[in-house]
Amino acid sequence: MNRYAGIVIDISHEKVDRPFWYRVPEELQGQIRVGMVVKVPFGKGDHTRTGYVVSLSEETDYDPDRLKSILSVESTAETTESRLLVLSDWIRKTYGCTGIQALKTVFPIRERMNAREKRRIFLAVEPQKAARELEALSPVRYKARRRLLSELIKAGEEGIDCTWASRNLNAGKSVTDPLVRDGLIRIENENEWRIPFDGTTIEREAPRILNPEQAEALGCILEEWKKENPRPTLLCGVTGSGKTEVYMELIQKVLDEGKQAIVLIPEIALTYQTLRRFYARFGPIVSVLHSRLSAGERYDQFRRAASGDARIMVGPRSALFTPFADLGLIIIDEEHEPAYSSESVPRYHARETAVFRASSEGARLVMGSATPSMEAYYKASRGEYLLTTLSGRYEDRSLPAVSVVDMRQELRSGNRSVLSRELREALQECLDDHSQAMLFLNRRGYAGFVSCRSCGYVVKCRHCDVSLSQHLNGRMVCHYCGYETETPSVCPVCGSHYIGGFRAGTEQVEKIIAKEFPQSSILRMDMDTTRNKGSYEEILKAFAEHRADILIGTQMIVKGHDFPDVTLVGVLSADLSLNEADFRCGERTMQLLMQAAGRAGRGRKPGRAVIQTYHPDHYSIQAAASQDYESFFRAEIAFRSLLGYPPAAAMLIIHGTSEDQDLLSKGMHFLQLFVERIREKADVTVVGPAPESIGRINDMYRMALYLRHPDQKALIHIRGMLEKYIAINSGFNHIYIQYELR
DNA sequence: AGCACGCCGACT
DNA sequence: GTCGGCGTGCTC
Repeated sequence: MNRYAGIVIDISHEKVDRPFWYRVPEELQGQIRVGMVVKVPFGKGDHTRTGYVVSLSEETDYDPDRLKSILSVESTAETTESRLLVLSDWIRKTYGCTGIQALKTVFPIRERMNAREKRRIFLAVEPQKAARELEALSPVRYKARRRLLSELIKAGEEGIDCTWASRNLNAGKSVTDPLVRDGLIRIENENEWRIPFDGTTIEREAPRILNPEQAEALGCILEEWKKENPRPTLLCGVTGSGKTEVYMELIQKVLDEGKQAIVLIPEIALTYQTLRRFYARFGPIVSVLHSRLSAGERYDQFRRAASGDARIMVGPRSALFTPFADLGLIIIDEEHEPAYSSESVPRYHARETAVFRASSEGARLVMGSATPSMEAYYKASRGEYLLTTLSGRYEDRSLPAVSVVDMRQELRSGNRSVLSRELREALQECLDDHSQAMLFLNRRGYAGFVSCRSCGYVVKCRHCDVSLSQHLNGRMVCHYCGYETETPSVCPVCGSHYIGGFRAGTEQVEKIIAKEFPQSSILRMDMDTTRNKGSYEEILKAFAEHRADILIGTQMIVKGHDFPDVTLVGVLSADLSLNEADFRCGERTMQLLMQAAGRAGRGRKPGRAVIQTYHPDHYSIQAAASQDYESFFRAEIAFRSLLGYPPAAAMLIIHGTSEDQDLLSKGMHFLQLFVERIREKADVTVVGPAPESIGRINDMYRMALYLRHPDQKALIHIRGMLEKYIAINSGFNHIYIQYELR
């Protein structure tokens, strides 16, 4: 029996934001479950407080003599909080993190505190009277009270912020309480909700009539929803096929049932336009959550959701934890986007987590994509998800004609430019036609690295194992830690003057295009030009209004906006993402290329896409060229089954980080030996340990160990054993271990 | 958050 | 001394 319970006390303060151990009394044995609300004695005065059961266990690491007992079960009924606690417990168990890390992911506890402290102190009496009281106070005693009062007299009707007073005047509760009691001051909560989005200027829109294809997809989904345990739905449809209208009909249905809906979108940059569309349809019950909101704004959106003031929440990954009391639907738009996978602990995946939340709260789940993730399509193909498709574009717009250019052939025929002859001609035609073109560099880097042509020396970051990127202002910048230095004019190793930039970045491509097409106007979009707030939107808006002929950019230009005048999309280097050391690189390449090609011909004029590559026969590129997702999926799933990669099998990646390279290497090696000794029926494949693709960031060395097994549960079990092994081994004290379950 | 404890300056 | 304000640290 579980004799001990981990309980989080319902006091919103950082210091007590962790579970405390309590004894489960005999009369409550077997009744207590995770997620329940209980009453417990807490603190010096043993005050009775509300607590949430977050774990149950046979043992504790706390001195049993000092344990207190649970007093009673407050309510066996589930509350929004208890359901979210169950979710946080699932995250902890599945992704391997501490209970606190899981709790902090699900509940914005720290922010709740900030919001509470958004209280202001006001004078409760006339300033003159306050001044007299101030005089009357002994000049030697009551220093803090005198500081506070004179500050309040200065502030006038504005009052002063509680946090500020506490920090700068040392006027905490012990100072304010007696003054409140004497009726000299009063403290008010700012009760108005900060709404981070002004929807008043948005014109409301009536629902649009669905085209036959959308209506059919909607019908299929509603049919599935009639079943007792509806499956999640995967809605396949290219951008522009009208997935959003289907989402909105589904949301309307859920609202009519009196329930709420969460709409997940991959990144903040896309929030505004999505929000606009939902607001136009549903009005002020739409709210938004994202990391650029202030802590107070974020917290207020949670409260609006909990109170029923907001009934639709739009936002990235974290919006999944919106505390809706009766969640009816979760929508995940662009389900395949890597942004749905958290990069920090707990490394949860929003799709998997949404599947769990939906099934445990009886909500429905719909995810959409033009190029589904292997995971989602795999499940759909096995009937675990319902698969519906929106194939067409509106008004019979045809798919763009895609051609693949073999850059090896170009080189052989003496063309050493970044532009193939075909792309150059297409660009010329496009400009002659007064249409617009987009040029896309398929890679994360934006400026090339600098190397010595005599000895091969490459300018690298002093703190990370990456080459520095060159920018036009002559500086070399590390994109991982921000380290900056001057571009050397002579090679620091051999002294040669033949040192310079290599590989074309967006800046260089812009220069080349400007030289070849001097009559055209060019916009560039990359990390450098979009650093300022709002510049992202500005560039896209300028391009959408045809204030430029050519847009050059990285990944970020393939998402979002519709550009009706774009008839040509050029992909300058399709393979750069193919060479990444990740089993997903084929999938990613296909997705990027299909999205990029899909940007051409969104208006009346037919579109064209030119993909330049050194691997014209690769199936990722072939599939993108023929816009044929099915054939890509068949080839890729065969490859993954053969090698035991997800989704055909489960994988656990153990990331180790340490300042000490030797220690890290030894530690990771011991982990490998440990796994090999305990491996379950020899079904676990162990690869590594090996340095990560970037072996050092910010002077921290990074290594990874890969475990594969047909069954995810076996890997979760092994991870549990690893955690114990690491905990009792002081050798791991200076190695930071993270688990990534795929 | 709430409480106890310990420090420190002022007054009997 | 000793009283009360004020800062700090702990709570299973």
